[in-house]
Amino acid sequence: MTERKRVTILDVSRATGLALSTVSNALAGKNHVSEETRATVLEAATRLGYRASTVARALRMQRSFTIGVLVADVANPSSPDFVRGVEDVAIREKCTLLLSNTDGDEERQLLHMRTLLDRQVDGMVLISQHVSSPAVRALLDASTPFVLIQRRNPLFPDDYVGSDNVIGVSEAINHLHALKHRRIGFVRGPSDSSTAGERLETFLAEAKRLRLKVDDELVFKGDYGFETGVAAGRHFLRLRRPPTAIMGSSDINALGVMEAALESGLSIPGQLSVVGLDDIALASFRAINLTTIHLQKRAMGAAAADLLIERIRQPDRTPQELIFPTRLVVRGSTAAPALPEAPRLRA
Amino acid sequence: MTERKRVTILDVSRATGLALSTVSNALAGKNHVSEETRATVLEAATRLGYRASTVARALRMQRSFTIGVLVADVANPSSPDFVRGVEDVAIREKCTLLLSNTDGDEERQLLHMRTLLDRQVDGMVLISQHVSSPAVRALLDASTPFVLIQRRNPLFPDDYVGSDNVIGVSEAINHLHALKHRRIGFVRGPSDSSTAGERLETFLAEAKRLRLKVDDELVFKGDYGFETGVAAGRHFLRLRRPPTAIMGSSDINALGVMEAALESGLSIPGQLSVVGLDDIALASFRAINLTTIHLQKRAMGAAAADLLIERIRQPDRTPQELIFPTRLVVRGSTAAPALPEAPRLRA
DNA sequence: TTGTACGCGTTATCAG
DNA sequence: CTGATAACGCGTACAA
Repeated sequence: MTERKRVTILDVSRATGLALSTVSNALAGKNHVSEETRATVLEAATRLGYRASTVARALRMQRSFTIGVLVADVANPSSPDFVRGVEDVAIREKCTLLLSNTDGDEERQLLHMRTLLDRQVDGMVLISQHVSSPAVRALLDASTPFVLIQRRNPLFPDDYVGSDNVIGVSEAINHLHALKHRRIGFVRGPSDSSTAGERLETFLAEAKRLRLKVDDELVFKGDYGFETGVAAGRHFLRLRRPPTAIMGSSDINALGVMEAALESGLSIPGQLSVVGLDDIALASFRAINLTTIHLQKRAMGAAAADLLIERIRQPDRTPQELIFPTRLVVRGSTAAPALPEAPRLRA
Repeated sequence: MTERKRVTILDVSRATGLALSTVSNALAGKNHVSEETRATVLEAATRLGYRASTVARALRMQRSFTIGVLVADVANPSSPDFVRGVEDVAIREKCTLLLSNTDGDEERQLLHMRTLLDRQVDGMVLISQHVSSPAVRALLDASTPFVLIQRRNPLFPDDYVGSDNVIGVSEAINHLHALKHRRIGFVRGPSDSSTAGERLETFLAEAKRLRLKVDDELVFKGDYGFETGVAAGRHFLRLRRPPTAIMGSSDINALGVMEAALESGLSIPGQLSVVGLDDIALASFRAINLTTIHLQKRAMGAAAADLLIERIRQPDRTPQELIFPTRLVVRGSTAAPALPEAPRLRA
């Protein structure tokens, strides 16, 4: 653990006998430098182990080569794929990721946003974060470029990457309908999530088209978490006329529903069909085998980062929104209901 | 998107008519400042919306208030909990996390380590990373403080946080033995992982003590991934005398084994018992219900960060190692074997 | 092609 | 208690 002093550009300058700026130019790949000098500089630089200080560069250039990412919770399997996507282009752009968990809490989000701004991040990616409150808007509007993923407020013309909630959800409900399900429960995601809202609307519209009756008791309001899924499952299964199928607001959600079903001794899909939304890696494992709506998260993360890079380069560009298609992946958690609705009514 | 210029300490200085250094002192909470001036400064600072530039501070103080974290893959449910733990203390210490995925690839790891060093991170936490190769050691030894999690090389006296592999693994094998399992397959983690090595040794030692024969074909070498689990499962189930229980090197691993078992039409735990290692959230869901060895990952992450903070403050402290206990959590993926070993031998 | 001088926003040092 | 000045390491306009 030698107490080493940092090798600066000045050391390289001294070692080569060349001027500071010459070294800088040579290193930066400017063309005003003779090949010979450049070689000398490069040799000395590697020999001394010189590495440019990103900090000094950031101060000078007013650009930190850093992208801030706000996520609800890295430990939740839903989010990391987005992050990987962002990272993919960050690496390409020679940027580093500053990652913070907000746990869906607005105070924490504000705190982290301020921290990111203090660090002069070149831009921020907000994944399913709060986007409407005055405090958040104030920070957002008068600062760094940013891109939203999966949650926005249509009132604000922000750069946005989301998923097409119509295709996936309507595919799912039609799939269930084709299997003869006539009572379908729906778990709604966070109340302030635009995405969650769109999904519910699609569900209701499509249900109407299919002439399915959706009473209030068939819509459960919660968030994307496991506990919400469990609570929803318990709620639905306690109804006088329980649904024969339940659509979760996320895969984790759907797992919660499965949990509740299994704790009641119901078999899946024999006595209850369950549909998720996300298609996390685990959904495809046979032990789970969840029918779900697939989201292209890594691609969405990358697209968001690309949008961000564009906006950094061109701050006055008109805001763009990118909507990724979703599709239903049918696996083993859905099947025809054990008792069709009709006979049951006659009983 | 107003093209706002950053409010600097100079602006505050001008607004108050006080000297630059006085403002700085007041803001920094130094005690050489009269209450009155401090109030003036604070008022002006908040009024103007002044926020100190972390970048400038980093350059001046040679301390970036940043902790670098290297992780194999955030998208893998095994790692994020460690990260959360590190983050817990980072927030307490007013530090930010610079997170990078290495995918277990040494080149990527080296790349990211250099990036972190260029950014003058105050320290690094390496979670299950390469720690022995000359290239890695060179970077490690002559630079920033660092702490290792879950993988180290005993030859180097590094700060280290790991788990007690003896307790958990021996509990697991004894549990299986008590259930009358006599042939147990073992999936070994990455060959260069100290932790994976210790676990195998414990397994073999305990097997010997219990007079279980462990032929070579009962040890499968791979990594912590799902695919390794699948491959291991297939390998074991194809043996002339397949094991009646299999211990994975991680939960994801164990899920892979379950996958292979289910694809062969074997029921769990009826015809095959499976044990994982990690206790990820999903392991406790009824749909999975995995018997596994619990690791206190968030606590370990926090402990590592604490160690790091200590080392930053006191670079010449003698290296410490912290070993966290592990314990077996018995769930539904283990049971007595369908056909005891003895009758089978008679057949 | 090369060298000089200055600015980026802070904090540390030392003088008043 | 307050204020002037010098770093921190790099990029860049401008002069040579």
